[in-house]
Amino acid sequence: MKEFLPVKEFSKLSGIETTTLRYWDEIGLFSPAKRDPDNNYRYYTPVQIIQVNFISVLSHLQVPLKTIAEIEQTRTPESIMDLIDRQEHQLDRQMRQLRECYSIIHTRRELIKRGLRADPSKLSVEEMPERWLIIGPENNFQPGEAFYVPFMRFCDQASALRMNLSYPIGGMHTSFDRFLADPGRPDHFYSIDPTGNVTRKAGKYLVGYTKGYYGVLEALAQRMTNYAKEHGLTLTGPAFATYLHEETCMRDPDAYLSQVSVAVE
Amino acid sequence: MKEFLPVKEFSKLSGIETTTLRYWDEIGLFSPAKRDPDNNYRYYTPVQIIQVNFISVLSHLQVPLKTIAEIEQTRTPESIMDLIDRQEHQLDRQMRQLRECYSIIHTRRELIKRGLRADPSKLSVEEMPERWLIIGPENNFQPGEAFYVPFMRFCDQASALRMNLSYPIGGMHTSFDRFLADPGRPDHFYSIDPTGNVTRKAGKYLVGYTKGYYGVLEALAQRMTNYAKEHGLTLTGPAFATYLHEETCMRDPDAYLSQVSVAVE
DNA sequence: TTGCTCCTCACGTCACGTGAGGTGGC
DNA sequence: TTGCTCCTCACGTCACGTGAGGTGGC
Repeated sequence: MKEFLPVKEFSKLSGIETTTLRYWDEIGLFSPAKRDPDNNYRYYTPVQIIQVNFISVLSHLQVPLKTIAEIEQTRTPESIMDLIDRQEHQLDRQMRQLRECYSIIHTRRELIKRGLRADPSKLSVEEMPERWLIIGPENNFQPGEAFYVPFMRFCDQASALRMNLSYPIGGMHTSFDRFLADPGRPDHFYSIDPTGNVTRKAGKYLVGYTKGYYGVLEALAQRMTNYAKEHGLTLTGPAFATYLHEETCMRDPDAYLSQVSVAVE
Repeated sequence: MKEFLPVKEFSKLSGIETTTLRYWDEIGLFSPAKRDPDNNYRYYTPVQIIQVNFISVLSHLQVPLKTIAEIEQTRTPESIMDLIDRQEHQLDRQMRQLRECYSIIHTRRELIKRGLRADPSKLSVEEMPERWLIIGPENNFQPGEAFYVPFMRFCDQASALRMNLSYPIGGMHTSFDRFLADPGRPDHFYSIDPTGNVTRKAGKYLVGYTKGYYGVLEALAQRMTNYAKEHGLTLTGPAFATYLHEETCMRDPDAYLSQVSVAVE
């Protein structure tokens, strides 16, 4: 038990790497209490733990070392309170951001999982849970207009409305008839954002899957029509196309996997 | 509305800086769909938004760009699921860490605030709320042993028990008599960690403040004794010394501010 | 012609991490 | 003597940011 500790011991006690301690010394942020005049060894005192741990917490909270060094020089209870207040706000923002990222990858994960269980050759009527969405503006395809034009409008709107475009995106037709008439050109794009303001209601849906590029859904549309006829199903409400396996998890566009669902009575 | 967007437009649409897009291109992580053979202009397609936003989310989640680049080359639904699973776990850890940092600076803030309201010349009986703590091992001061020796033992134990030493630290005497006998040598150190397992109970406490270095509490001990006699108070249970303004927010050790509290009947 | 965007290349930045080469106490 | 820690110095790393100097379309 010594009054002065060399770097490695102080490092173990404080949980801060020796390289970090040397660096903090170098930039004048936090220096040992004493230096051996002969060999320049650094010696820290046990009470320095208190200060260095506080510096460590601030740096974990993303306060730049330069800022920490400045307040270390001029610290008063008031200035520290101010700093802490500012950091609490920044931390709030950061936690919200992290939660959003979490929510995004979680949503994506669920879609991928869905896709792994799906059998593209089969159609079926399924009970689906409620899902929240943010529906984009009406696409209003002009004759001959390509897929990407309304998609860009949607992305534009999304940034403007501060929507997060990182959530998976889907295409919606306002009715199955409209889907059947032009499966590749949805009336709206939507963001699968669980904090959305619109819901695809829970209930029974006719669900089908198909492989291929976004919007290439003609064959599936036909199969769903036939299936509905054969089983005497009435398809009500909008048709939702969800891209389960796409660019983010596939290299071959022909292997992309989409799901289409329409409510049935 | 173009099929191919130059960097700045794609940057606005995706919310990713142009410098970042160029860098991602440079390291082979994410490249534009097309290059103008004449002037080497980068051109992106609107659908690339989907991929780049996913990359952006992963990088926000601290996945190294090298790792992202690797899975971009070999991505399958399964590998992406695996990655997401791993990231969800890492994110959990990170959120817990952030919450702990938050809790630490919040706790520190409350002490500083307390100190700013305190009047070191006055003693008073106050109603204090419950406070959670982690009490360290018994200090067992040897005759002539300095303050820092048991303090180091406490820090040692703390790291071993995975306690977080960044929370404010205090000193506890098991009774007021023991405090009076040797105010500078607490029987235990404690960590003011709100997730602690021991509680300083809510109730009425005799509370005093004093300026000066840690453990220099003799004068205050005397004043508290006198005050208790004059007001006919019985001091029961342990005495808690809390360091409100210390190294982390003061430069001058003589200006450090401590609080001592003892339960009264 | 002017203003705008685009390009490449080089260097800076932040907070360390990693040897390389050498010293000092038991 | 051996092994251990300590030192300084230089260079690397990661994900960009910042000019510098020059090009290209309206």
